[in-house]
This record gives sequence, C-alpha cells and structure tokens, in this order.
Amino acid sequence: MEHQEETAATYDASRYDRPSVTVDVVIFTLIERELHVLLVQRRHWPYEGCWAIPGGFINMDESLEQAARRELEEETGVRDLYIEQLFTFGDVGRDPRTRVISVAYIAIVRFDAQKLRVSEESHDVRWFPVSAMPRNLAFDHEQILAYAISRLRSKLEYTTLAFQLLPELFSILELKHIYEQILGEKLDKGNFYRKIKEAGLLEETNQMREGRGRPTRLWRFKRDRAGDKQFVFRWREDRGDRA
Amino acid sequence: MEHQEETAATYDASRYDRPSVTVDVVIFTLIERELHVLLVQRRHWPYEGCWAIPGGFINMDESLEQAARRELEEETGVRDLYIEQLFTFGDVGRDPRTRVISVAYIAIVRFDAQKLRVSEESHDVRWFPVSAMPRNLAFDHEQILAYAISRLRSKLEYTTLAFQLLPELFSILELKHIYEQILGEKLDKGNFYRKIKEAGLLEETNQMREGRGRPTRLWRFKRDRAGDKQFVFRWREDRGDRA
DNA sequence: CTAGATAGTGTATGATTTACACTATTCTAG
DNA sequence: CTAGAATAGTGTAAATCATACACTATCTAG
Repeated sequence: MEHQEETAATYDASRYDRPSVTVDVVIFTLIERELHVLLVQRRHWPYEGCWAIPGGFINMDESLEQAARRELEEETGVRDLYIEQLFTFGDVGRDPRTRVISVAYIAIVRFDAQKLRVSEESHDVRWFPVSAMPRNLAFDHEQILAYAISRLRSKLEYTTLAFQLLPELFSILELKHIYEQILGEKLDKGNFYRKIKEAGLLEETNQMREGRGRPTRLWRFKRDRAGDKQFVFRWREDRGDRA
Repeated sequence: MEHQEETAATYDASRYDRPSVTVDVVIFTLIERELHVLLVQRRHWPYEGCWAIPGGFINMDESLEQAARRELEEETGVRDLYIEQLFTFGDVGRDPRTRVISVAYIAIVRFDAQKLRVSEESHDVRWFPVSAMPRNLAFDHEQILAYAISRLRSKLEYTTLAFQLLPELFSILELKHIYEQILGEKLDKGNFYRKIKEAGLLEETNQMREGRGRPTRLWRFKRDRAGDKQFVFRWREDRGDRA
C-alpha cells in the first residue's frame, strides 16, 4: 500500500481494520546432550492447557527484533544471544480471537541452570526435548516449530551456529554430538574428525579433560576475526530445505 | 503473547494499539539478458515523487501470500508465478504516518511485453535494471531491495528459480547461459548437460529451433506435481549465504 | 595385567566432479 | 557438391571427495 493514494489530510489510520502483530520466539538449547525447546503452557482460552511457543504483542515503540529479544529475556532472563527472524505466519484462521500476524524468531541459548530463569519444576514454562514434544500445541505452533527445526538444521550446515551451544572449551566428539542432535542422525567419527580439522575453524589447546576412558583434548572455536560469524563449516552438502 | 492471560470474556482487541500490516512485493524479471525490478512512483505524501516497491495493506480475509499474489496481479496482471516470503521489516520510524510492519515478498515473472500490464512508457510504474536504480527510494525500500537482490542471487543457485526467467520452451544451452550470467563464470557444457538431465526437472519436447548451426532441441520445465516448488537443481554445492 | 570405556587415526572402495576431446547437424560460400 | 564455420550434443579418463569400517591409543577399575 505504501505507494497508494493517501495524503496527510485524508489519511486516517483508524478506518482500516488492523490485524494484531505478535512476535513468537522458538528458543533452543542443549540440555544433557539433547536439543530442547522452551514452551509455555496456556492458562486461558483459546487452547487452554496447551503448550505454546512463547511470544507476545509488539509494543508500538520497539522494533520486531527488540520485541523478540524482550520476549526471550522475559522468559529466560538471557540477553544478547543468537537470534534470527524465521518467518512470518499470517493465515486467516490461526487465532480464533482475531486476525493475528506472528513474526517468528529462532533463538539459541547456552544452557546454564544457574543463569536461566526457567526452573526444572516450573509448571507453565518448560524445556522439552525436540524428540518428545507435547501433542496438540496451541494455534499453528506445531507448524512453526517444525519449520524452526528444519531451518535450524539447514543453518547448522553452513554457519557456525553449533558453537553457540558449546562452552568455551570442548572436545571434537562433543561438537559431533551436537551435530547429531540437531541433524537427528549418527555421524561417522573418523569422517567428522577429518572434516572439522580440514575446515580450520578450531584451535587446539593443550588442555585435556579426563573421564572414564582416554582423556580428550579440548579445542576452542577460532574467533580471531572480530565478530566474524561468517565462518562456514558445512557437514554435508546435500540439503533439501534452506529457508 | 499468544499464551497470555486472556479469556473469551475479558478479551478486547481494541484496547491494544495495532500497527498496520502491509505486503510489499519485489518483482523481478529478465529483460534483454539483464535483471530488472518493478517500481511504482508515489503520487502523494509521504515520499511524494519517490519510487517505491509495490505493496499494499492486507485484507482481513486473505493470507499473507494471497495478499502478495493479489498485489502482484494488480501491478502486472500476472498470476501463478514464483513468489516467496523474503523478510518482515518492522522498525519503528519507517513510515511517518503510523507504525507499519511490512512483510516483503520476492516474485519472479517471465518478461513478456504482450502480457505484462506494465507498458514501456508508463510514468508511474516502470521496470528498472538492478544496475541502474533510481536514487532515494521511498521508506526503507532501498534496504528491502538490496536484501531482495542478495537473496535472489543466492537462491538462484539452489532453487529452480532460473527456470522462471525463461520462456515456456528453451534449450539447455540457454538455461546454461542464465546460470553463467548469474554466477558470473563460464560453466562446462558437457557437465551442464549431464547434471541438468540427471536432475530430471526437464521434459523433452519434439520441437527444435533452427539457428546458424545445428538446430537445438527445446525443453520444458516439468510442472507435473501441482504447486511443487520444492524441485531443487543445484549447479554447484558451494554456497556462501542463504537467507 | 586385563577388560571396559572412550579417544583418535588410517584406508579401501565407490561415487561424483572436472576437464577436455570427440561426434553430429545445420548453414553458407565457392 | 564440398569445405568449413557454427552451433549442438556425447563420452570418458583422471582427479577429487565421501563412506564405511577397521584399527590403534590411553585412560580407569578391579
């Protein structure tokens, strides 16, 4: 519309029907080696009792991304994390109350029980493993979630996203495990070692971590070029999707 | 928000301030081997006289994509083309009249002077080569356009988009030429033949076209599975970007 | 010292990509 | 009619890359 026939004089916003605009944030984390998503339980109509992706109306004085970050912080207490716009969902009947347009975001947080506001026992806000989601999510949130996961998977393959889920120092097999979690399949150990080393993204440290078996060497993600998120490590070339 | 404390009884949409929601459509075509974009000239405040991406308010009874298709048809008379959501722009001050959230789409049309409603001489709707855009687009449309172009370039490499730019019947070497234009490099003829045939996206016709040398066989893009946009033909595997 | 557990390396095989040479069919000039 | 320019299309050897899986290494527990 923005080019339409309005003038300062004739323009009257109120004569247009307006949909509501919300921001929903699909928040991922890794808990005990499994990919989890944060959901909240609705207390009222519609979809009372159903789990839903956290979200809220945008304020008139904040940008969409600000709204998403505010939402993320309200739910988890975490700020300054990886966040990215996913897609805007706007089908007509998605909310029975009124026309709602939802701008969906993906966020990734590093799980840290101390810092995260979400407690294990909370009744209405909870982390769910992506492999065991509750049924009957509210609204079209199943669709949003499915899309978020597929996008996460494809993004994983050409960004450095997986490193967001790891602490500063980690072993190569831990990294492999994250890839397996997100891609939902087993990867070959030897091939993973070879590829990740060839990619040159990792910096060897001289620290080791002991465990039950042979101790493992710890590595660090190279961050030499300031703020360079554009490092690419692609595990496989064959994708279907990509947003 | 969608999980917030509303009930059927207490819910009152009108007490929320609501932004306007528009759909903007960046329409691309190939004219004489060069990529062009459709822009419209604004006749009124704000940004009177500036060129802008065509767009309009959504109706309350249509989905976002329906709104985008309607907008495309209003501007060009063309339907059923490749269309895809690009990004949602929602910064606070982007429209001086009121808060406006714009869901931007990319559309690709096959240039056909006969069918397209846009005439060469039209004063307020015009095709511009992407290499020679007017200055000072309205609103934040320069940003939207820049993003659309970069997305288009990267999408061309892993979608079926290039086919949208060709007429119904085309030769394999014409298709190769489009890939070369976009990728900015020469491709190997034999390898291109092999890959495109293996991909199984093309349907052989028994028509030939004569020229200076050996006549060439014409092919058609398979559209057998209704609305299947998910065909993928990737010329190369090495991606950089992706939305 | 041995078994269990985890870490890490090496490599044969097959698939895919690349580069390039070859064949095919038309037209035009003489 | 023939040669050769021009364009279309095929075939293939060699290099590169991916996959699967066997092997070696180093720790702890008993």
